[in-house]
Formats: sequence, C-alpha cells, structure tokens
Amino acid sequence: MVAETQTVAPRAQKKPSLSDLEVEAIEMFINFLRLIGLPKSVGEIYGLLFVASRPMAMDAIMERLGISLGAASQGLKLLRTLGAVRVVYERGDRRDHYVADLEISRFATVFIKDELQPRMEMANERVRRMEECLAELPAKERRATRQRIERLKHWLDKGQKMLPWVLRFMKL
Amino acid sequence: MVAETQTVAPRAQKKPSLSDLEVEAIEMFINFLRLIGLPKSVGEIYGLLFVASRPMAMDAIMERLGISLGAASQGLKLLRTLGAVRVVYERGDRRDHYVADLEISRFATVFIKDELQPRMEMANERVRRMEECLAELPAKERRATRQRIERLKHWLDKGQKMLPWVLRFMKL
DNA sequence: TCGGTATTTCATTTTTTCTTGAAGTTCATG
DNA sequence: CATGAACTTCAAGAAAAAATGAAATACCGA
Repeated sequence: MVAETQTVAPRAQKKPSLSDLEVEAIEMFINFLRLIGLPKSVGEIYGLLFVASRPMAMDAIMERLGISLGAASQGLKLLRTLGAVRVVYERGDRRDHYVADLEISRFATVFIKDELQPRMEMANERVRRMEECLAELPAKERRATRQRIERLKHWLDKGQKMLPWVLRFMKL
Repeated sequence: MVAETQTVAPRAQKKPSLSDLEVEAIEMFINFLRLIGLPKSVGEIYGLLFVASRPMAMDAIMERLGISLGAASQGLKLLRTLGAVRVVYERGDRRDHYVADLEISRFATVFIKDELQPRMEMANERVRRMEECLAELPAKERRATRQRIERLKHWLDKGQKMLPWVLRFMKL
C-alpha cells in the first residue's frame, strides 16, 4: 500500500487524455447502450464518435479509448449494422473513417425489430402450445390455468400493439 | 464416449420432471426477463409460479427447478420487491407460500421507475455539464458540437415524454 | 502482380455475473 | 425460553460475457 516512488513510470504512458466533454458523452452512452445489452466498449466508441468534430479512423479510436484492435473492429461492425455509425471516405487516406449517425431512433428501431419482435413471435408460439397442454390438465386446474394463459395473451397483444406506436413516435 | 452401461445410475435421481406446460412458461419468462437484465433463475421461478395451480413453498420451488437454496431465496426476494410475486399464508404451514402476481404491468412499472427514469435524470445532468464544456471549445467545433448536444436533449425529452404514456398504456 | 497497410476473425485470457451451500439469523411453537 | 424448521446472507466456485492480440484476410495503390 506504500506509494511506489515513481521511478520513471516505465509504461504508464497510457494516458488516453479524453476531454471532459468526451468523458461525459462516453459515460452517457455506456449507460444507455448497456440498457439494451450492448457491451461497454460499444458504448465507448459511440460516445466518442458522438462528440467528435471530425470523422475518426479505427486506430485513432483504439488509441483514444485504450481498447484493443479486436474490440474496436467488432464494436464498429456492430454499430454499423445498427445503423448507429457510418463510414465516410476521406480523400487521400486508405483507412475507413467513422462518424456517429445522429438519428438515435435507429438504435431503437433495430432493437425493436431484432430483439423485441422475434421474442414476441416466439412467445405467441409458446402460448399456442400452452393452450394445447390445457387439455391434459385435470379439470380442476384447467380453468384457472386457462385464465392465466388468457392474461398472458392479453399482455402479448398489448405489447405488440404498442411497438408500432413507439416506433412511429421515435421517428418524430 | 462409450455409453456407460446403466449400472443403477446412482445419483441420476435428479429428474425435476416438469410438465410441458411448465417448461413452456419457464422458457418464456426466462427470455422476457433476461431482456430486462434478470438472471435465468429468476425467470425460472416466475415461470413456474405463473402456471402453478397452487401457492408454492420455497423448498418445493427449489426441488422442482433444481436450483439452490440461495438462488431460490434471492430470486424470490427480488421478485417480491418487483411486485411480481406475493406471499400467501397457508394455514397450518410455517413456510411462506408464493403466488405469481398476474399484473405483469408491475414488472414494466418497476423497470421504468427503477432503471429508466434514474438514467434519464443522470443523462439530463450530463447534458447540462456537456453544455458547460462547450465554452472551452475552439469556436470552429463549438457550433457543430452544440448541435449534437441539442439533438441529444431532443431525444431525452422525447423519451421522458413517452415514459408516462407507456406507463398509462400498460395499466390498461 | 506485389508490397504492405487496414481490417476481420477467433482462440485465449480477463472480467463480470450468477449460483452454490454452509453458516448465521429469525421466528413460530411447545 | 429453548428448539428446530424456515429463511437470509455471503464467501467461494462456476458459468457466461467481453476484451485481447496474433494470425488470416482483404484491399489499395504502384
């Protein structure tokens, strides 16, 4: 616990030196994207790009955030497929450059389409199968269980009706 | 890889023996609850209780699902605080018995209140701080960055306006 | 086509999250 | 109160998820 006397600090040259603005943006997006199950590194990348005043190449992103090659590559790939980030070609530079797409609604749209809707359909299937199971139940239990399944259907319905509305609202 | 000749199968007496109905319900809730970041065991417990025709005691739940004492205790505790499960006293039995609360909207309500709204407020704070940072920016970048922050504010606003609406919709 | 830089992939390591079960606490009952 | 069953807690282990970085691949420009 005694403080190491700072003998040169051989490899402490890891200062990413992010501005306050960048730190705020990064932390904000880490938090929000975690909510929809995206790893920290993805939030970091998006946050950094969100406040970047110029398109950034992958190596700059890596260095700035202190993340690995693989994380940067995979994170950018994911953000691209989400439509959250766009590639911009910079004349005279072979590298791909990235900018954040400010249409944040795409996150939501893709999330709803890729995560929520498939789950909903699976759930519908399951409910159907559950109803089939009802027949095999002792009459006593059947009634109560049927009611519960009805309730479930009701909620799935509600959710499915709400999604398009949310989507529309998101798109302004 | 050669199939062990079934010499008595000494401790294979681990058959949880769940009905098809139970399996469907359990899998469904594992899926949905994972979406809001709850562990598998919590989904299992809620799913089991959802189709149970009678209140269940903790030891029955453990045995049925093949989960540990700790997982059952903690999972039930969490479900209780979420309002997803209720304790029912059964006369002549010292154990607590649990039933699933069918008002699934409580999940959503608690999720919104505990996860979404605090994040939103944090985000508002951050945006405020980000605007302070603007002053220190070179004039060139300032304009573009301000626009981005405005966009962010716009989205936060939208989200915050949507939440109460969603809440109302959930409550029928 | 070649040379080399930019990017992707993926086996491995690291980190985080979940589960387990023994020890501790609570509490109804005799 | 004392007993013991019911429940909770928590340190340690197991499992899952994410990050790393070396190797493979793609691609640009000459």
